[in-house]
Amino acid sequence: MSSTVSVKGDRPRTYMSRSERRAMIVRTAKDIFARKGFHRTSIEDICTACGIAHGTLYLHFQGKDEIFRHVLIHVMDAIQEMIRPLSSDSPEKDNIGDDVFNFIYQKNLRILRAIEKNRNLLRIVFRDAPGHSREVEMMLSQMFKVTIGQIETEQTVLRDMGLIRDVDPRISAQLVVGTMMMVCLNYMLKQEVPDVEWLAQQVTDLQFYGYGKNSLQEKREN
Amino acid sequence: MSSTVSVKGDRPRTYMSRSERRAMIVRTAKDIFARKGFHRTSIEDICTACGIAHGTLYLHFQGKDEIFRHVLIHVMDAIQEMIRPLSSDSPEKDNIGDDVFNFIYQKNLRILRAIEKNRNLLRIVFRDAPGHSREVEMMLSQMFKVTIGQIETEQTVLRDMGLIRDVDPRISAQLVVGTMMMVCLNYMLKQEVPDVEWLAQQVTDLQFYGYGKNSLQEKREN
Amino acid sequence: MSSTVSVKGDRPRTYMSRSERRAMIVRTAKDIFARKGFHRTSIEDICTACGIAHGTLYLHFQGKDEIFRHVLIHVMDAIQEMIRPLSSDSPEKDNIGDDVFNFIYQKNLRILRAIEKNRNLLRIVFRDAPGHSREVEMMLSQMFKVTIGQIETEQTVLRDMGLIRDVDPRISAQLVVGTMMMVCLNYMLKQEVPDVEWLAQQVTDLQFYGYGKNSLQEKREN
Amino acid sequence: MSSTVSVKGDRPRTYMSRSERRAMIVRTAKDIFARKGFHRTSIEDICTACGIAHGTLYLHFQGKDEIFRHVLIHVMDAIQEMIRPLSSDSPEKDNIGDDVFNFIYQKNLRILRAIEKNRNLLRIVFRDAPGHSREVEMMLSQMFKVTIGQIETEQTVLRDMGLIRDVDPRISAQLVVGTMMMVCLNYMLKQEVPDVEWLAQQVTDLQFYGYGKNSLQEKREN
DNA sequence: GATGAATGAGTCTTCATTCAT
DNA sequence: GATGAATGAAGACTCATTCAT
Repeated sequence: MSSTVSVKGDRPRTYMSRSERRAMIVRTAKDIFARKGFHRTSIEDICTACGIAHGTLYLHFQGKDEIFRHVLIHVMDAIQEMIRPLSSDSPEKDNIGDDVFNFIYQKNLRILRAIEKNRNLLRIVFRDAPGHSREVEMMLSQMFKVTIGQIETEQTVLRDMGLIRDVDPRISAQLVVGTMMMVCLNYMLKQEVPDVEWLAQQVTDLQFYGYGKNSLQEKREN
Repeated sequence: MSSTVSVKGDRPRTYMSRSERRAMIVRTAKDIFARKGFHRTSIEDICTACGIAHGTLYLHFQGKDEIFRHVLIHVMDAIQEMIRPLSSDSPEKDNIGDDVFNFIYQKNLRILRAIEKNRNLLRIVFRDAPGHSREVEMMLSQMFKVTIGQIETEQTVLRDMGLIRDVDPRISAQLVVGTMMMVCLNYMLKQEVPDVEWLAQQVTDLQFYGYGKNSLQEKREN
Repeated sequence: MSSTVSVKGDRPRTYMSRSERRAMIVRTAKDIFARKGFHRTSIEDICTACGIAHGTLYLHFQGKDEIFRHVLIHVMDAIQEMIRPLSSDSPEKDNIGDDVFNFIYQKNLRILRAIEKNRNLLRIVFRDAPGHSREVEMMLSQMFKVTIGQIETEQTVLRDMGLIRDVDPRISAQLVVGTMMMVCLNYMLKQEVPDVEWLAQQVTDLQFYGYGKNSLQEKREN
Repeated sequence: MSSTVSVKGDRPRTYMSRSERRAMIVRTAKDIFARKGFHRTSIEDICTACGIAHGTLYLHFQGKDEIFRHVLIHVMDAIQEMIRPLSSDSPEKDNIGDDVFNFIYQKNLRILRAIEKNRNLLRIVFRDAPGHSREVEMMLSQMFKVTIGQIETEQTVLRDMGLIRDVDPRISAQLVVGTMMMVCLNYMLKQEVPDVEWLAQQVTDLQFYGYGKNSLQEKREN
């Protein structure tokens, strides 16, 4: 009110440009969300971790939800990066050679390593994003669509090159993504962390040959 | 077993046995959680839907969390039921005959139908349980362990019968569960609801033969 | 959260029926609004004065604004009561006799006494209601309309009885209400409180005869 | 007198002399206060409308309240101007001639026109000033004292010239001011905006002759 | 002089839980 | 057993004011 003569300045001020501060808040919030979860993280927590006052946060974001959405975008971008697909005009295409199996193995290995490294971030997606606002639901939905779409595209390319069977690429993509998600959840829930290379080997084998008895693979081994 | 007695109050008092009341509350809460999500459901909502006063609810449960845990147990039981495994001494065993593919197809079909029917309940598991208390986290973790364990057991049985390849049954189980989870998420996000039989066919084909070119399946088709 | 085991009950609970509590809150809030003004009154103030917790208040009212509207209704009702008009079928009508002046004097005296007595409440109307929400603005507007309408009705009755001049009753009503408002503001702003009977005499004289030189009153006096 | 200089910033810096800047801020704030009301106007709003930064505002004013007080002084001056009284040594005095009624009519007309034109500004006085700080309360009180005092002076002059009845000039002034205030409120609440000349006619008639039956006016008409 | 990022006290509001009747 | 009014800690958010650049 008009008679308030409170002395301000208990905290040493740190100045940043708008964009720096925004980035800093998102980065900090991302860590806390990953560790404590969205609902158990308070604005207070974020401000303290950032070393800023409450008002500062609201100077840059409309509220907790907007921060979460920005964090989510960051994480999703990272995920997209993990599974960048083989586009039909990519130079990588020519490197596949005869060894499709190895090509897929390398890719799976890359993804599994990324999952292992970023499992804390993935928590944000799988633990906090579901059940959030309509807007976040859309983002999640969109991410799944894009992710599956990317794998689908890749499967289509490989199929058109005659390197894999003529299966429905959408279903095939869902199987691939689902498997990765499951592995990811396993990392998150139990701390059981098997050897990644072995894991990639097993996963690729199953994706490629299935577990059915009649595959050529089986034939060969006999 | 419940009797309604009129008392000087806005609402006629309803008397129920302890177990009836508990079951009724859990059932009602399950529906609301499925529809609105845990965080957006208040004790008020549950009481209103049950037609009871706040105090009454606390006569039967310690609090919101306990109710949620009971709901979760219900839903998890339903999930376990969906994927009841082929135990090594099961009579079904003999019915498999030569057609392993069909056996697996039937099982997948049964699971996919259950998923489609119960997608609202599955939301409770995938949307509300993650990020909950330590205790719930344990339950989830346990459920995944059991679920994967069941599929794993089945894979082992089939392998020991010589009906499928000699792959790591744990990884194989994760692939199966992951695929189903992905389909389930797709249902929940309402992106696409394809024909279940066709879906089961595709999924089984991929699980069984993989998407690799060299499988026998491919051979046959030529 | 689930682990909160805070001991509640620092304050001795007082139980009231819904309607009693509501009335009690409105009554208490009315006093505080009158004393400190709406903007300088916090929910905290009201709760403390009521001896209740914050939550209790929100159990009965949606928020500060709803309380204010209820307070306003109370005050407005009191104002309406002050100036209850002479309806055309009222028995009072016959008592006016020849002495219209005295009839109006008595009425003015009654109003001025009421204003003097309730000046704190009137503050709520004149100090806090303007500039409030759209909804309150409507209430104020409505109150003025009704108030002026009542005086207007009375003027019309008196005119139709041939007891006063044929002036526009709406304008005449505005003059009467405006005068009273001014007196009221004077009470509120300065503490100058003249003798009410003298004031009523002067006001009535002016309303009745005007300050113009040519009135009969003037004639008589000569 | 103001010069614009481009600096590396979003906005080109504008330099103004201290008094120019102050006047500009008060003018801008007045408009916004009139439109949105004091409490719904933020420092942010004022700065944006002025095209200055927050800090700049505080170089010129101690705070929001000081700005408001300056705005209020502006508005009050305008009001004083509306009702400039007939001082006892004014040359206008001689122009009154026999027609006092017309003299008062002209004056009322002038005031009513001013009210109609400035109703937005009057809102600041009637909507925002009441319930403000002690200091503002004093200003309001002072304004009413002065305003009524001016009218009172005028009434005294007219009385001393023998042009109006020998009524208490203070009460008479309150009646006049009250009537105007009522009209003003009516304008603000937008209930009805009648023809100003007709309104001035009616108001003057009532002030001059009252609504009592026995006035000479009435006599004349018969 | 001007800027605009930073401050933080103040305020409102929610909701799981308690307890006198 | 049942009721529902009461609780209050916890949390989100606002905005007038300050100050390093």
